[in-house]
Amino acid sequence: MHRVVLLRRGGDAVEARELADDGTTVGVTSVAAGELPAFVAGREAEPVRWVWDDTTRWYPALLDAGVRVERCTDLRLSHAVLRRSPFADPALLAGDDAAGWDALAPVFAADQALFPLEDPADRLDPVAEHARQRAAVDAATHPGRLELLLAAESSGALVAAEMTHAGLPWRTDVHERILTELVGPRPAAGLRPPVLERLVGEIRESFRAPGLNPDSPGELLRALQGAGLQVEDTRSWNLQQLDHPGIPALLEYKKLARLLAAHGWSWLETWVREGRFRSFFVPGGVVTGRWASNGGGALSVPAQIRPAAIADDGWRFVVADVAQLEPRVLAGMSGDAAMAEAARAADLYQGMVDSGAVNTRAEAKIGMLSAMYGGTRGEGGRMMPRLTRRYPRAIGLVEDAARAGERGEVVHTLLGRGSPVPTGAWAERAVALGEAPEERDSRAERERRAWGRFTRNFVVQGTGAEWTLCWLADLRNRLWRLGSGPLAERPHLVFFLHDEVVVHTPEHLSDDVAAEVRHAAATAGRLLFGGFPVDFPLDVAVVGSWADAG
DNA sequence: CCGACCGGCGCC
DNA sequence: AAAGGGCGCCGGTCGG
Repeated sequence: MHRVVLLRRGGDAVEARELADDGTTVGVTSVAAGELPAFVAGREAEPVRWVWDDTTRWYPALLDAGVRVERCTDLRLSHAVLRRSPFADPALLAGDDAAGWDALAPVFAADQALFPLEDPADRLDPVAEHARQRAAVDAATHPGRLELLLAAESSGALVAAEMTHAGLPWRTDVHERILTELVGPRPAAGLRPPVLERLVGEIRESFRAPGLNPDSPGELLRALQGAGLQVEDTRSWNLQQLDHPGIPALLEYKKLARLLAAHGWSWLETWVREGRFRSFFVPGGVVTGRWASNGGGALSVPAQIRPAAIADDGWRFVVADVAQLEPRVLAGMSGDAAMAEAARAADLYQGMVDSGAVNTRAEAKIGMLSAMYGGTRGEGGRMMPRLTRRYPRAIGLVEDAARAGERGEVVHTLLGRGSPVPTGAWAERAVALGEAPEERDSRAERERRAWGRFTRNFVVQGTGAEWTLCWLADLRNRLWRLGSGPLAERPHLVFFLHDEVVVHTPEHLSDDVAAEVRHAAATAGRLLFGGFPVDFPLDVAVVGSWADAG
């Protein structure tokens, strides 16, 4: 087993507190702030788990000093999970500074000092919080699952910091070439590039609206209606349906203006430095347990500019994504043998067709998406009775989650992440008055249904996030073992996007990386679903540019 | 003047 | 009767 060392800031020094298995303190060492990287690196020679208030407050500086750690407990993220988990007793987390832990936010400063002057984290006691969390897990209804979730969440925090540290290789010259080919050379500040300028002229002329700013939805809507078009908003999808000679230029303008605003030259200047796109990944940033990002729109890098993500000379990207993660997770967590059978195929939707459950792949896909999102309209809704007969446990699980949400109840993922308690007026009245359906007004009823769709999706999206956390955690350690030397010289993760990872690796190791990515996926499946036979096949590509994957 | 919000759209 | 989940981020707009 590993040792447990809790780090806390104190003045100019760090207190390193060695903890026994039962949480009692075995010894305390004071480490000068400047000596911390060497201290941590020295202790990493033997298995150790670091306990600290918040990975974003400790790990970036260690990485900058060239120190990688194998495992940690992130008290901030663990607290957030435990306080909402139906598996745990919230009373066991109560303490004077519980509100402080509730409110503790991650830090994103690119060049943060190790010890910022005024940090709310410094008013919290990590020793006491660690003891409370241990007690809460020990007393939980499913301690093993929660333990796994907290370990995976904490490991994700390490991955996130390492990905920010490494950055995604990004070629400014390639990106600029893409921009220039699409819109012409970069204009002076405040002006539109030539292609957009030309399109604005065409749009103003077509709709007889001199001075129109097409970036203003209000102005644009009035101009369209003034031209006699029946339209209620300015969404591209709706504009596409219209028959008017000005529409193609308008759609082209919207597409290019969007790219320029979100991922144009100013994006490059802000987010790409020294050949790397650096943004902050935010583990646990979404209520379901998915990651969010901070800065640069990292989770929505459009396909248009992905050709600029190019591996270094002598290096390659290994890009891997899970085919149909969420329906596979649903099969596993519900123990639905028929759906797991369909999931044995590389293409789960084709598996559903081959087993005779549905007629076409398109039906399978739209039906499953409807089941997981709560769609009831159109073809997806019509598929539901058939899917329910064929996959009663899988469909039953999401239906139950929807009904529970509509009753104002909390639902949870496989490992115990709980959904938020609803706060809308509908939920309070339902509890207080026990209203019958016919007594509810239609707005409250819409909100109730919307919350049911949220809880329906929560259990699947959230358990999917748990699968990917386990995948990332295992992959991270496998990649470390493939190489030698500092993190940046070994194969390492550089990007993560819900069900897809990008590994930057020396070329000669790319096949090994591809194998490890698959092994890690198999490990994640076993961790979550034990022996239940549900497969998680990956699409894996070894490429020079991210754009060449998939 | 600045912050909050909105319409719209990129990703999964 | 109607009924699609989760994000981040842009420019525009509006209210304090």
